[in-house]
Amino acid sequence: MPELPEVQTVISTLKKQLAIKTIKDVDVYWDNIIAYPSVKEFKKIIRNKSIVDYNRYGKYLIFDLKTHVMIVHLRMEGKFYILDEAEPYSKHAHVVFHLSEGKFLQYIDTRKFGKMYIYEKVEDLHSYSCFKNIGYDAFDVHCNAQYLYVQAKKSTLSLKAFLLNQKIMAGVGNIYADEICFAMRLHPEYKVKNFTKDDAAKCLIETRRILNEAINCGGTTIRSYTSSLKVDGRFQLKLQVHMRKGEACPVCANVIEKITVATRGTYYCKKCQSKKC
DNA sequence: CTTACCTCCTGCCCGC
DNA sequence: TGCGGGCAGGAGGTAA
Repeated sequence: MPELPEVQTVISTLKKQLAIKTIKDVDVYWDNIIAYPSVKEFKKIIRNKSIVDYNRYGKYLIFDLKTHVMIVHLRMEGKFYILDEAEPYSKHAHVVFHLSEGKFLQYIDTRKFGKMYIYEKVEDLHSYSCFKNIGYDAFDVHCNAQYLYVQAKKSTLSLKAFLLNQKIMAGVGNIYADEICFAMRLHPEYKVKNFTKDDAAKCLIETRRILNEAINCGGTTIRSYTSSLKVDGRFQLKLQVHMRKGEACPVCANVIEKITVATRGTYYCKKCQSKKC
Protein backbone atom coordinates (compact mmCIF):
# COMPACT_ATOMS: atom_id res chain seq x y z
CA MET A 1 0.00 0.00 0.00
CA PRO A 2 1.25 3.48 -0.70
CA GLU A 3 2.90 5.08 2.30
CA LEU A 4 4.94 8.26 2.42
CA PRO A 5 7.81 7.02 0.18
CA GLU A 6 5.49 5.65 -2.51
CA VAL A 7 3.46 8.86 -2.49
CA GLN A 8 6.68 10.89 -2.80
CA THR A 9 7.70 8.75 -5.78
CA VAL A 10 4.34 9.31 -7.44
CA ILE A 11 4.63 13.07 -6.86
CA SER A 12 8.17 13.22 -8.28
CA THR A 13 7.12 11.22 -11.32
CA LEU A 14 4.03 13.35 -11.98
CA LYS A 15 6.15 16.46 -11.69
CA LYS A 16 8.65 15.12 -14.18
CA GLN A 17 6.26 13.53 -16.66
CA LEU A 18 3.37 15.98 -16.64
CA ALA A 19 4.84 19.29 -15.47
CA ILE A 20 2.25 22.02 -16.02
CA LYS A 21 -0.96 20.76 -17.63
CA THR A 22 -4.49 22.01 -17.97
CA ILE A 23 -7.37 19.76 -16.92
CA LYS A 24 -9.87 20.06 -19.75
CA ASP A 25 -12.42 17.70 -18.26
CA VAL A 26 -12.86 14.86 -15.79
CA ASP A 27 -14.88 11.64 -15.85
CA VAL A 28 -15.97 10.12 -12.55
CA TYR A 29 -17.01 6.46 -12.71
CA TRP A 30 -17.24 5.81 -8.96
CA ASP A 31 -18.78 8.62 -6.97
CA ASN A 32 -17.52 7.55 -3.53
CA ILE A 33 -13.94 8.39 -4.56
CA ILE A 34 -14.94 12.06 -4.50
CA ALA A 35 -15.08 12.90 -0.81
CA TYR A 36 -15.47 16.68 -1.08
CA PRO A 37 -17.34 18.56 -2.43
CA SER A 38 -20.13 16.84 -4.41
CA VAL A 39 -19.23 15.08 -7.65
CA LYS A 40 -21.07 17.80 -9.57
CA GLU A 41 -19.15 20.60 -7.84
CA PHE A 42 -15.87 18.71 -8.15
CA LYS A 43 -16.30 18.44 -11.91
CA LYS A 44 -17.35 22.06 -12.23
CA ILE A 45 -14.42 23.43 -10.23
CA ILE A 46 -11.75 21.31 -11.86
CA ARG A 47 -12.66 22.09 -15.47
CA ASN A 48 -10.09 24.35 -17.16
CA LYS A 49 -7.84 24.52 -14.10
CA SER A 50 -4.09 24.23 -14.62
CA ILE A 51 -1.99 21.96 -12.45
CA VAL A 52 0.96 24.19 -11.62
CA ASP A 53 2.68 22.03 -8.99
CA TYR A 54 2.63 18.64 -7.24
CA ASN A 55 3.30 18.25 -3.53
CA ARG A 56 2.91 15.74 -0.73
CA TYR A 57 1.93 15.87 2.93
CA GLY A 58 1.89 12.63 4.90
CA LYS A 59 0.35 10.07 2.56
CA TYR A 60 -1.63 12.73 0.68
CA LEU A 61 -0.91 14.03 -2.82
CA ILE A 62 -1.58 17.73 -3.31
CA PHE A 63 -2.23 19.04 -6.81
CA ASP A 64 -1.77 22.80 -6.91
CA LEU A 65 -4.47 24.30 -9.12
CA LYS A 66 -3.44 27.89 -8.35
CA THR A 67 -6.77 29.06 -6.91
CA HIS A 68 -7.68 25.63 -5.56
CA VAL A 69 -5.97 22.42 -4.47
CA MET A 70 -6.93 18.87 -5.30
CA ILE A 71 -5.90 16.49 -2.53
CA VAL A 72 -5.78 12.72 -3.12
CA HIS A 73 -5.33 9.82 -0.70
CA LEU A 74 -4.45 6.54 -2.42
CA ARG A 75 -5.38 4.38 0.60
CA MET A 76 -4.71 0.71 -0.14
CA GLU A 77 -4.32 0.38 -3.89
CA GLY A 78 -4.76 3.75 -5.55
CA LYS A 79 -2.38 4.59 -8.39
CA PHE A 80 -2.10 7.00 -11.28
CA TYR A 81 -1.42 6.10 -14.89
CA ILE A 82 -0.40 8.67 -17.45
CA LEU A 83 -1.79 7.72 -20.84
CA ASP A 84 -1.80 9.06 -24.37
CA GLU A 85 -5.07 9.62 -26.12
CA ALA A 86 -5.27 6.34 -28.02
CA GLU A 87 -4.70 4.02 -25.05
CA PRO A 88 -7.73 2.22 -23.56
CA TYR A 89 -8.99 2.73 -20.02
CA SER A 90 -8.20 0.20 -17.35
CA LYS A 91 -11.29 -1.51 -15.97
CA HIS A 92 -10.36 -0.13 -12.55
CA ALA A 93 -10.09 3.47 -13.74
CA HIS A 94 -12.59 5.33 -11.55
CA VAL A 95 -11.56 8.91 -12.27
CA VAL A 96 -10.05 10.06 -15.56
CA PHE A 97 -8.62 13.55 -16.10
CA HIS A 98 -8.47 14.80 -19.69
CA LEU A 99 -5.35 16.95 -19.86
CA SER A 100 -3.92 19.34 -22.40
CA GLU A 101 -1.52 18.04 -25.08
CA GLY A 102 -3.43 14.78 -25.52
CA LYS A 103 -2.52 13.36 -22.12
CA PHE A 104 -4.84 11.44 -19.82
CA LEU A 105 -4.36 10.93 -16.10
CA GLN A 106 -6.22 7.85 -14.87
CA TYR A 107 -6.88 7.14 -11.23
CA ILE A 108 -6.86 3.34 -10.79
CA ASP A 109 -8.02 1.72 -7.57
CA THR A 110 -9.20 -1.89 -7.42
CA ARG A 111 -10.68 -1.59 -3.95
CA LYS A 112 -12.13 1.88 -4.45
CA PHE A 113 -10.88 3.02 -1.04
CA GLY A 114 -9.09 6.14 -2.29
CA LYS A 115 -10.43 9.65 -1.73
CA MET A 116 -10.21 12.97 -3.57
CA TYR A 117 -10.94 16.45 -2.24
CA ILE A 118 -10.99 19.92 -3.77
CA TYR A 119 -10.69 23.07 -1.66
CA GLU A 120 -10.06 26.72 -2.27
CA LYS A 121 -6.35 27.19 -1.68
CA VAL A 122 -5.27 28.61 1.68
CA GLU A 123 -1.93 29.18 3.38
CA ASP A 124 -2.28 26.73 6.26
CA LEU A 125 -2.59 23.10 5.13
CA HIS A 126 -4.18 22.09 8.40
CA SER A 127 -7.25 24.18 7.72
CA TYR A 128 -8.32 21.79 4.94
CA SER A 129 -10.95 19.53 6.50
CA CYS A 130 -9.24 16.36 5.27
CA PHE A 131 -6.19 17.35 7.35
CA LYS A 132 -8.00 18.18 10.56
CA ASN A 133 -6.88 14.87 12.08
CA ILE A 134 -3.45 14.85 10.44
CA GLY A 135 -0.42 15.74 12.52
CA TYR A 136 2.98 16.83 11.26
CA ASP A 137 4.50 15.11 8.27
CA ALA A 138 7.42 12.87 9.27
CA PHE A 139 9.80 15.32 7.55
CA ASP A 140 8.13 18.50 8.82
CA VAL A 141 10.52 20.66 10.89
CA HIS A 142 7.91 20.75 13.64
CA CYS A 143 8.14 16.97 13.93
CA ASN A 144 11.27 16.90 16.08
CA ALA A 145 12.49 14.63 18.88
CA GLN A 146 11.08 16.87 21.60
CA TYR A 147 7.64 16.87 19.94
CA LEU A 148 7.66 13.05 19.65
CA TYR A 149 8.82 12.74 23.25
CA VAL A 150 5.95 14.90 24.53
CA GLN A 151 3.42 13.01 22.39
CA ALA A 152 4.76 9.64 23.57
CA LYS A 153 4.70 10.53 27.25
CA LYS A 154 1.01 11.44 27.16
CA SER A 155 0.03 8.46 24.98
CA THR A 156 -1.39 5.11 26.04
CA LEU A 157 -0.45 3.54 22.70
CA SER A 158 1.89 0.74 21.76
CA LEU A 159 4.88 1.70 19.62
CA LYS A 160 3.28 0.29 16.48
CA ALA A 161 -0.05 2.08 17.06
CA PHE A 162 1.88 5.28 17.84
CA LEU A 163 3.76 5.07 14.54
CA LEU A 164 0.55 4.36 12.62
CA ASN A 165 -1.31 7.24 14.23
CA GLN A 166 -1.46 9.96 11.55
CA LYS A 167 -2.63 12.49 14.10
CA ILE A 168 0.76 12.33 15.78
CA MET A 169 3.05 11.92 12.78
CA ALA A 170 1.85 11.55 9.19
CA GLY A 171 3.32 9.21 6.60
CA VAL A 172 4.07 5.85 8.21
CA GLY A 173 1.89 2.85 7.32
CA ASN A 174 1.88 -0.82 8.21
CA ILE A 175 5.03 -1.84 6.32
CA TYR A 176 7.36 0.88 7.55
CA ALA A 177 5.93 0.74 11.08
CA ASP A 178 7.24 -2.85 11.36
CA GLU A 179 10.61 -1.79 9.97
CA ILE A 180 10.89 1.11 12.42
CA CYS A 181 10.03 -1.10 15.42
CA PHE A 182 12.72 -3.52 14.28
CA ALA A 183 15.29 -0.77 13.75
CA MET A 184 14.57 0.47 17.30
CA ARG A 185 14.91 -3.10 18.62
CA LEU A 186 11.63 -2.61 20.47
CA HIS A 187 8.62 -4.92 20.61
CA PRO A 188 5.70 -3.49 18.57
CA GLU A 189 3.59 -3.64 21.76
CA TYR A 190 6.10 -1.61 23.77
CA LYS A 191 4.23 1.24 25.45
CA VAL A 192 5.57 4.58 24.25
CA LYS A 193 4.74 6.09 27.64
CA ASN A 194 8.06 4.52 28.67
CA PHE A 195 10.03 6.46 26.06
CA THR A 196 13.17 8.24 27.18
CA LYS A 197 14.34 11.32 25.30
CA ASP A 198 16.87 9.08 23.57
CA ASP A 199 14.10 6.71 22.48
CA ALA A 200 12.17 9.62 20.94
CA ALA A 201 15.29 10.85 19.15
CA LYS A 202 16.05 7.36 17.88
CA CYS A 203 12.46 6.88 16.77
CA LEU A 204 12.66 9.98 14.61
CA ILE A 205 16.09 9.15 13.20
CA GLU A 206 15.13 5.58 12.26
CA THR A 207 11.78 6.69 10.82
CA ARG A 208 13.44 9.23 8.56
CA ARG A 209 16.30 6.92 7.63
CA ILE A 210 13.92 4.13 6.58
CA LEU A 211 11.55 6.45 4.72
CA ASN A 212 14.48 8.12 2.95
CA GLU A 213 15.95 4.79 1.90
CA ALA A 214 12.59 3.80 0.47
CA ILE A 215 12.23 7.12 -1.34
CA ASN A 216 15.69 6.69 -2.88
CA CYS A 217 14.74 3.17 -3.89
CA GLY A 218 11.54 4.37 -5.55
CA GLY A 219 13.44 7.16 -7.21
CA THR A 220 15.87 4.83 -8.89
CA THR A 221 13.08 2.83 -10.53
CA ILE A 222 11.42 5.86 -12.12
CA ARG A 223 13.48 5.82 -15.28
CA SER A 224 12.23 2.35 -16.18
CA TYR A 225 8.65 3.61 -16.24
CA THR A 226 7.09 4.05 -19.63
CA SER A 227 3.82 5.88 -20.05
CA SER A 228 2.31 4.48 -16.89
CA LEU A 229 3.10 5.15 -13.32
CA LYS A 230 3.33 2.23 -11.04
CA VAL A 231 4.75 1.95 -7.60
CA ASP A 232 5.33 -1.68 -6.91
CA GLY A 233 7.04 -3.44 -4.06
CA ARG A 234 10.61 -2.88 -5.08
CA PHE A 235 11.48 -1.74 -1.58
CA GLN A 236 10.48 -5.21 -0.39
CA LEU A 237 13.96 -6.36 -1.32
CA LYS A 238 15.24 -4.28 1.55
CA LEU A 239 12.58 -5.06 4.16
CA GLN A 240 14.04 -6.60 7.30
CA VAL A 241 10.95 -8.12 8.91
CA HIS A 242 7.71 -7.13 7.16
CA MET A 243 6.16 -10.05 5.20
CA ARG A 244 8.99 -12.30 6.31
CA LYS A 245 7.14 -14.70 8.61
CA GLY A 246 9.12 -17.91 9.09
CA GLU A 247 12.29 -16.44 7.62
CA ALA A 248 15.50 -15.81 9.54
CA CYS A 249 16.00 -12.47 11.28
CA PRO A 250 18.77 -10.62 9.40
CA VAL A 251 20.45 -9.79 12.73
CA CYS A 252 20.18 -12.88 14.94
CA ALA A 253 18.80 -15.56 12.56
CA ASN A 254 15.88 -16.25 14.89
CA VAL A 255 12.59 -17.02 13.13
CA ILE A 256 10.44 -13.94 12.38
CA GLU A 257 6.93 -14.16 13.77
CA LYS A 258 3.60 -12.67 12.77
CA ILE A 259 1.17 -11.36 15.36
CA THR A 260 -1.68 -8.85 15.45
CA VAL A 261 -0.99 -5.44 16.98
CA ALA A 262 -3.46 -2.55 16.77
CA THR A 263 -5.57 -4.77 14.48
CA ARG A 264 -2.75 -4.92 11.92
CA GLY A 265 -0.67 -7.85 10.77
CA THR A 266 2.69 -7.30 12.46
CA TYR A 267 6.04 -8.97 11.79
CA TYR A 268 8.85 -8.91 14.33
CA CYS A 269 11.80 -10.79 15.79
CA LYS A 270 11.03 -12.07 19.29
CA LYS A 271 14.70 -12.15 20.21
CA CYS A 272 15.82 -8.74 18.89
CA GLN A 273 12.59 -7.01 19.92
CA SER A 274 11.99 -8.53 23.32
CA LYS A 275 11.68 -5.34 25.33
CA LYS A 276 7.97 -5.22 26.11
CA CYS A 277 6.23 -3.30 28.86
C1' DC B 1 -10.85 10.82 27.56
C1' DT B 2 -9.99 5.80 25.67
C1' DT B 3 -11.13 1.53 23.34
C1' DA B 4 -13.72 -1.60 20.57
C1' DC B 5 -16.01 -2.49 16.59
C1' DC B 6 -18.13 -1.36 11.97
C1' DT B 7 -17.83 0.44 7.14
C1' DC B 8 -15.97 0.89 2.69
C1' DC B 9 -14.34 -2.79 -1.45
C1' DT B 10 -12.09 -6.44 -4.23
C1' DG B 11 -8.79 -10.01 -4.98
C1' DC B 12 -6.84 -13.81 -3.30
C1' DC B 13 -6.46 -17.98 -0.79
C1' DC B 14 -8.40 -21.79 1.55
C1' DG B 15 -11.35 -25.94 2.00
C1' DC B 16 -14.70 -28.77 0.02
C1' DT C 1 -13.65 -26.46 -11.74
C1' DG C 2 -16.15 -23.41 -9.09
C1' DC C 3 -18.28 -21.76 -5.13
C1' DG C 4 -18.60 -19.86 -0.45
C1' DG C 5 -16.25 -17.94 3.43
C1' DG C 6 -12.65 -15.48 5.55
C1' DC C 7 -9.15 -12.16 5.41
C1' DA C 8 -6.43 -7.89 4.51
C1' DG C 9 -6.35 -2.93 5.46
C1' DG C 10 -6.25 3.46 6.16
C1' DA C 11 -9.17 6.26 8.09
C1' DG C 12 -13.55 7.91 9.58
C1' DG C 13 -17.51 6.97 12.14
C1' DT C 14 -20.23 5.45 16.18
C1' DA C 15 -21.20 3.13 20.42
C1' DA C 16 -19.85 2.05 25.11
